[in-house]
Amino acid sequence: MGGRNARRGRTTVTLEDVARVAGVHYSTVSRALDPARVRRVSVDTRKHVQAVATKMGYQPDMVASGLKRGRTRTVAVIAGDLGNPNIAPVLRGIANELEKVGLMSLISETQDDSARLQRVLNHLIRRRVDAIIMTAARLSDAAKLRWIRRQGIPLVLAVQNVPGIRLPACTNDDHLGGALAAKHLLSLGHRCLAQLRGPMDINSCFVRAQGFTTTVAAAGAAEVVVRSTAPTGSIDEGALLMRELLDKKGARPTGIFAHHDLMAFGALTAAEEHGLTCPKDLSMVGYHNLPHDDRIVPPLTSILQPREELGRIAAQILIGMLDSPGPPPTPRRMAPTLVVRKSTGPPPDRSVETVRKSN
Amino acid sequence: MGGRNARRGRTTVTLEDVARVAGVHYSTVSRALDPARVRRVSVDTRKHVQAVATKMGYQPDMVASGLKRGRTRTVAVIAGDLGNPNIAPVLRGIANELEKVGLMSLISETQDDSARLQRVLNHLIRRRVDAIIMTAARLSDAAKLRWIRRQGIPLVLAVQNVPGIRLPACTNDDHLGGALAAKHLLSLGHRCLAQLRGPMDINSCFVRAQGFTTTVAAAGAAEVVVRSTAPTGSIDEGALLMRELLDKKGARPTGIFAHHDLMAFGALTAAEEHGLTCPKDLSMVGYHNLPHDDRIVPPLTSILQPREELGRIAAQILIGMLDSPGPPPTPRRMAPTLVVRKSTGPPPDRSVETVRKSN
DNA sequence: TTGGATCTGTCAAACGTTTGGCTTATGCAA
DNA sequence: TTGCATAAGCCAAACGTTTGACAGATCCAA
Repeated sequence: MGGRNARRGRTTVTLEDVARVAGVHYSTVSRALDPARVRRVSVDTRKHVQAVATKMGYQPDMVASGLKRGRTRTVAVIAGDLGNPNIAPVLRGIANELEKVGLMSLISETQDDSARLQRVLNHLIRRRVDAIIMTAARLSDAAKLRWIRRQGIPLVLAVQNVPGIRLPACTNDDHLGGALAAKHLLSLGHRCLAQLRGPMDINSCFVRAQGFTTTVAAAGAAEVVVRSTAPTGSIDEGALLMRELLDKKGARPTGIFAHHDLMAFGALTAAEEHGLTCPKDLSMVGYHNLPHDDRIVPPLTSILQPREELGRIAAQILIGMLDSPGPPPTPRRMAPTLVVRKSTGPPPDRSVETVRKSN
Repeated sequence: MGGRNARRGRTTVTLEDVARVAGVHYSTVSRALDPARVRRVSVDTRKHVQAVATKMGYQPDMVASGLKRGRTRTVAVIAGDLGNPNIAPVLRGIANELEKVGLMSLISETQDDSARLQRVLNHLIRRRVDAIIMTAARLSDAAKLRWIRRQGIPLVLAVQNVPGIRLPACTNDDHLGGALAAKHLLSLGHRCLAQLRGPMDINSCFVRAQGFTTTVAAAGAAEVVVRSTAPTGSIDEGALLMRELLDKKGARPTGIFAHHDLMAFGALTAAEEHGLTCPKDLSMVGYHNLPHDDRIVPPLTSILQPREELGRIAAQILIGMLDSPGPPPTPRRMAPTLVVRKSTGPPPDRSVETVRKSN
C-alpha cells in the first residue's frame, strides 16, 4: 500500500502515491481531486483517479496545501471563558455557519487573561489562520486588536464590542437590555432602583449600565449606585455587592437589576440573610436567562439574548469579508427580550425604610 | 520593509527577509532563532539576528515548518457539547498542560452528532494534527476510534472511556461514583431506591448505573428500575423519568439517584407536582456538583469529580506518548467525592405507600 | 609549511501541494 | 499534405521552512 514516507511513525499516502497507482502524473491527481477547478482532466480520468484515491484512503495534506495556497481555510475563534454558559451557543452558531463554506473553526480560550490572549494571538498568526473572530474582547485589548488588524488579518468582534476602534462586529444591544430591565421595574411601580454591575472594562456591562441608568433617569426615578471592582460576575460577587447595597445608609432600592443571573443568585441569598424576601420586599432582574432560572426560588426574571444566531451572523459577516474585501461592514446589534418570572413584582410599599439593619 | 510576498493581501516577513537585513544566509537565521538546536551559529550572530527578527516583527510560519518537520505542534481536543458545564474545566486542564511543552490545543465540537464527528476527524487528519484527545467518545464511536488508531495518530480518551478498545484513557471512576450515591442513601436508612439514568451508550452513565445497582443489591435493598431512552441528561428528561417512576405501581422508592444534576432539578419539580417534598418524602442525589446546586431548594447533594485535574492528567499521558512511543499507558481513573447538602435525609417512614396518586 | 580539528556559516535538497507553461494527441479545414 | 485550434495531461517552479553536506577560516601541532 501507498505512502513511502513516514511522519512520526505514521504513513501518509500522498498525491504521488495515488498518481503512481493510477498511472498518471501527480499534478493530474491534484486537479482531478479538486472539483471546483478549471478542468484540465477528462471526466474518465477524473473518475478513475477519484476511485483510486478513495480506495487508498488518500487524505490531502492541508499543511502543504496551506503553504502553497497561502490560506489555511481555518478561522480562529477566541473565547474568554468556555465555562461561561453563554458562549457555547455562539461558538456553535459560528462553527455551523463556517462549515457551510468549508471553513473550520479553531477554538481557543484566553481564560480572561491578557498575557494568554497575547500568546494565543501569536500562535494563531504563526499558524497563518485566515481570519479571527474574537468573542472575548475587553476595552483593554484595543491595542492588541489594532495590531491584528495591522497584520491584515480579517477580524470580527462577536458578543463584545470595543468602542474607539472601527471593527466589524455582531453584538447584543445591551443598551436596550439595560433599558428593558429598568422599564420592567419602573412599570411595576418601583421608584428606587439599583444595579449590580458587572466589570466595567467589559463593554457589554458598561453599555448595559448606561441603558439602565438612562432609562431610570428619564423616568425621574432614583438610582442607588454601588461600585463594582471584581473582575467577573460571579455568585459571590453578587452577594458582596448586595450586602454593600443593603448596608448603605439612605433610601433602600426595591428594584434590583443584576448584570448576570449568577450575580442575581448570590444577591438573593444575601437579601435573605438580611430578612428580605423576593419578590415581596424586593424585585430582582437578572441577565442571560440561564437554564436554571426556572428552578431557583423564586424563578428569576431575566433578559434573553439571541446567542446561536449572533454567532451565525458574526460568521456571515466574516465570510462576506473573505469573499469580497472592501470597506468594513457596519456593526450588527441583536435585540434582547425580557423573560418575566416570579422574582419581580410591585414594590412592598411607598414607605421605603421599613427594615433597618445595624450599621 | 520586508516581505515581498503577499498572502491574501497581507504581507509576511520571511526568513529570507530577515536574512537580507541581517546580512546573513537565511538558514543561519533559522538556526539562530531556534534556541533548542545544535549551535551552528556564534553567540554574536545569534543576538544580532534575533534583534533584527524582532525588530522586523518576524513570525515563523508554522505551516511551512509543519510541512518540513512533519509535525504541527498541535493537539486536537474533541468535545461533544461545549455547553456542558463539566467540560470547560477539563479543556482548560488539557490546554494548560499542553501549553507547558509548547503544544497548542485545537478544540472542536461534535455537537454529539456522529456524522459531524466523522467530518471533524477527517478535517483533523488532513490538518495533520500531532495527536487527538477525545472527551466525547460514545460506545458507538469505537469503529471511528480504531480507524484513528490505525492511522498511527496518538489518541487519548478523556472523561469517557470506550470498553472493548484498548486505548490510553483518563476517566472518572464512575463505578465508585454510583456506589457512593447508593451507600449514602443506604446509610440514611433508605431501603427502596431508584436511579434516573443518563443515556446508556455513554460509558460513564453505564458504569455509574452498574456501581449503583451493585451496591444496592449487595446491601440487600430494593431498586426500582426506570428506563431511559432520551439522548441527553436534560432537566426535562429528569422530570419525565421521575413522573414515570411515580406513576409506577408497586413500591415507591424514597432514595433517588439522578445521573446528572440537571436531571435531579427536573425530577424535584416533578416530585413537587406529585405533592412530594424533598428531603421529607424523598431524598435526591445528583451528579457533577454544578455551581447552582447550592442555590436551588433544597440544596442538592451531589457527586463531585475532579475535572481540571483529569484534563491535566489526560494531557500528561499524551505528552508521555509523544515523547516516548512505546506500549500504551495504562488507563487512569480519578476518584469522585460525595458532597452532602440538604436534599438527602432519612426516609419518611418504613410504610412506603403513604401518598398514592391517581392512575 | 602541511595536516588535521574545530567552529561558523553557506548551499541546496527536501516536505506535499498548486498552478502556469509546455508537450503531445486529436480534430478539422484548407 | 500542412496549418491551426483545442483538449488532456506532463513538467517544474514555487510556497517558507529545516537540516545534512560542505566550504572557509582560524588555530594548533608536527
